[in-house]
Amino acid sequence: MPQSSTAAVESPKRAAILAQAVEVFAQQGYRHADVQEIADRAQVGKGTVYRNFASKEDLFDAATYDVLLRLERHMFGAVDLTEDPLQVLYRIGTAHTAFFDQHPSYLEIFVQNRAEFRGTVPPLHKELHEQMIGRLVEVVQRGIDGGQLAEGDPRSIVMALGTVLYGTIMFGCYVKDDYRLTALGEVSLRSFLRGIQGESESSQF
Amino acid sequence: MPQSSTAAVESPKRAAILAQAVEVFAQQGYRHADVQEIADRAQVGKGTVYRNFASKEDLFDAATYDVLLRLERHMFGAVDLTEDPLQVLYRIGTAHTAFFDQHPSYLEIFVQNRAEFRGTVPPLHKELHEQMIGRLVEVVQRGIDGGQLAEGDPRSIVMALGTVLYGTIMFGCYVKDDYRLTALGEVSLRSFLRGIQGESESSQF
Amino acid sequence: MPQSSTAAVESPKRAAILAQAVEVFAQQGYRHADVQEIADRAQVGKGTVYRNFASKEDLFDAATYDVLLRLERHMFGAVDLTEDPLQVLYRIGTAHTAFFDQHPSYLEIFVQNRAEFRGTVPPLHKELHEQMIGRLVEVVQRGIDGGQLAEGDPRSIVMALGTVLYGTIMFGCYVKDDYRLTALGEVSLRSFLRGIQGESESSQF
Amino acid sequence: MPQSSTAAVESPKRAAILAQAVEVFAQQGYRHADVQEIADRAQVGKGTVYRNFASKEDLFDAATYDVLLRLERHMFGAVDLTEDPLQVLYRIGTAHTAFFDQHPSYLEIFVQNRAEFRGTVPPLHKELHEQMIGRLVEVVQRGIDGGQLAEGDPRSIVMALGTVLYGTIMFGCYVKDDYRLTALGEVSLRSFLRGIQGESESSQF
DNA sequence: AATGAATGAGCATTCATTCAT
DNA sequence: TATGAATGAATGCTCATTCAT
Repeated sequence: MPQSSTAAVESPKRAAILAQAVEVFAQQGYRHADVQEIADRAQVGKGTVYRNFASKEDLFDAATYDVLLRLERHMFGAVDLTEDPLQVLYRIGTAHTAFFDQHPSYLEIFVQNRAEFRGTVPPLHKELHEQMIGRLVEVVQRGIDGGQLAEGDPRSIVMALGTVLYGTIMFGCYVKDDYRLTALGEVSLRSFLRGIQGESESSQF
Repeated sequence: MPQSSTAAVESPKRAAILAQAVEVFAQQGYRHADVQEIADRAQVGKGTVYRNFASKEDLFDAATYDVLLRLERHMFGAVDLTEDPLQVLYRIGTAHTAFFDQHPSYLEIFVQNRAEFRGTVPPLHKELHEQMIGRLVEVVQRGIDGGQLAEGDPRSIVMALGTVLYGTIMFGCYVKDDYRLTALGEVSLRSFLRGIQGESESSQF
Repeated sequence: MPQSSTAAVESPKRAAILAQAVEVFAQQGYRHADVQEIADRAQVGKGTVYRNFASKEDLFDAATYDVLLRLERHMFGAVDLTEDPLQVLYRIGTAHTAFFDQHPSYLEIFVQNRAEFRGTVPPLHKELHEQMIGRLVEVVQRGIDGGQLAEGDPRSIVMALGTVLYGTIMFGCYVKDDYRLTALGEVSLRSFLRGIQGESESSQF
Repeated sequence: MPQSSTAAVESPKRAAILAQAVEVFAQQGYRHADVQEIADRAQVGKGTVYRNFASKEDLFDAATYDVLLRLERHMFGAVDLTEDPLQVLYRIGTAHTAFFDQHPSYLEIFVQNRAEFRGTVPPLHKELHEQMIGRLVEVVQRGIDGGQLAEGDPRSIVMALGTVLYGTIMFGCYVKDDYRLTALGEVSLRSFLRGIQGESESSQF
């Protein structure tokens, strides 16, 4: 029986398939992607793909989760969450944008996910999602408590931040001739952070 | 020969096809949508669809443009652009979010567009896009000149606003269990506007 | 929407497909039969097959029904049901065996049906089945009333006759090197009829 | 090299595989049956199946032969062939029907065999077949000589008996809602035997 | 000997597009 | 102009068989 996308065991074949799946799904879109092409590029038989993943959809979910994991590591891996909350949010936000600026394929995976499954995320993904949100909520709460951020519902603020970051990468394609993703994100993020900081603060952004 | 999507002539059949196309593309996604279903729902033969639109893609582009026109009317139709710039931006932003909150199908069209064509917009759409941007740039420029907005590149600011608005509707599906689209957008938009207003101003948001 | 197998309208294409389906299903077996081959032999595109029949299974059911109809016509078409009951049963039984002796493909359709669907017959088929049984029951009843047949439950006797006839064609393949189907059936049928005739009768068989 | 189906050696694994093969072939049909499922149910690796049987077809043949052997034992195991010929035939016929009534899976094996291989029986099976036929021919010959049976070609009579018995089990599925297999067979068999008995005899059936 | 991962030919079904009526 | 029958390329998934460990 094919391993579910939760499979902790990462056989090299499975990893190769996943890597190529990301590329092919990104280039062709979920519907148009041909499992045969993924198999060919991963240099395995088509049957091997289906031995490792129950279906095309399962493969896509696994690819999405893979990207999500990388994103999480990239966002939280290089930041000290105990620093000044505004700085933390800025760094995390910048990392988010940079991640997709460096890996356009990863971005397309998220786009395809949104388009094909209307944001219906498998439980596993939701878990990671919530965990990331939780950590950001703590940062925001600390910022409010410390006066660096204006009063407000922390979770709503995190969601609003999500809106800005998600908007940056999704909207990016419409402006990529004029702006680099990072440049576009810089303006949005700084404006947003300036907008949520405590009044007494002299603006850092 | 099928009329291109620019066709000004709006036969009733063409309108019916377009209306059903929006629904079917929204519900099924671009790739999964069946032209036969669109024809059936519009109560015309499949051939009639292809008499009015050169291809499935052309039909989709026309549907997208149709939605874009409605959006433009909704955003700019009920606002006096000469009012206080911040108020104008707030109203336009709110209208943007409300539009998609009221018409989830329209939102899906944009999502599909982004997913399938990576933001490659036909010239006609681009034109309308640019026109909308241009009007907003003027508003922002006036705001900067009048001191209601902080210094900055007007076009970049408009793009950042686009990021926030686009992010709100695209990210919305991930939080729709907890927040209404309008509630989510309110926080993002207000924060963003607060962040771009002139320093001397007492915050309206 | 593909027409169901009940479709009374017999387009020429539909008829051609059906005819080839019988041959291919008979030669290759239901599972092994390739719809493409049926389409090729009927000189239509594969899509046309699926326009006329909802699925491979539906096509098979329609083919089976087609054969069933021919069988019914062959069995009852050339016999006067008001004749001597034993003679009627003999003629009908002989016709049954001859039908499959002349059309080995038709026999295989029934074999495949039995093998693949374990005798699960679509309602339409069942109806025809019951109608044929009903007519035979009347014949038997008349035979019992007239003393040509021994006392007994008419329906059970018809079923037993069915057993003999079905057995003849199904068992036939195991003996076809030694006996013709008709020869094999002759012995079984005569013996059976002799066994059910009224005691006072001098045997006709 | 895989042992042919003639392999006299019955390793326990081989037996387990064979037992599960019968069940899976019966439930899924020959074509649809998955060798992997047979291996799983027999708790051996797929490779072990192919070590014991040259191919899926060989496995199926072996399973068929296994059933055939059981049938032979069941039919001839509990009857004294020197008794009254008509009684012997009755008992053997009844045993035949009862065997498949008790083991529906075994019946399906024969159905699948007939459907897939059109009665093309491997030499080994044929041998057993012929042996069974031979024994019955002797019984019938004795019946004719003793006057219990009417004159006739003994082998043809045995074949006709085969027709009735085979017909009973194959036709059974179409009447199983109304009749038990044994009830259906009783009528057919008794009628047939009555039909072949010597004229001077007072009917035992 | 026993295993099960790997393979790829095979096949049902869908659907954009064409074109005869 | 309107229709819908016809087409066939495209694609997800299965499963018998092999073979390295």
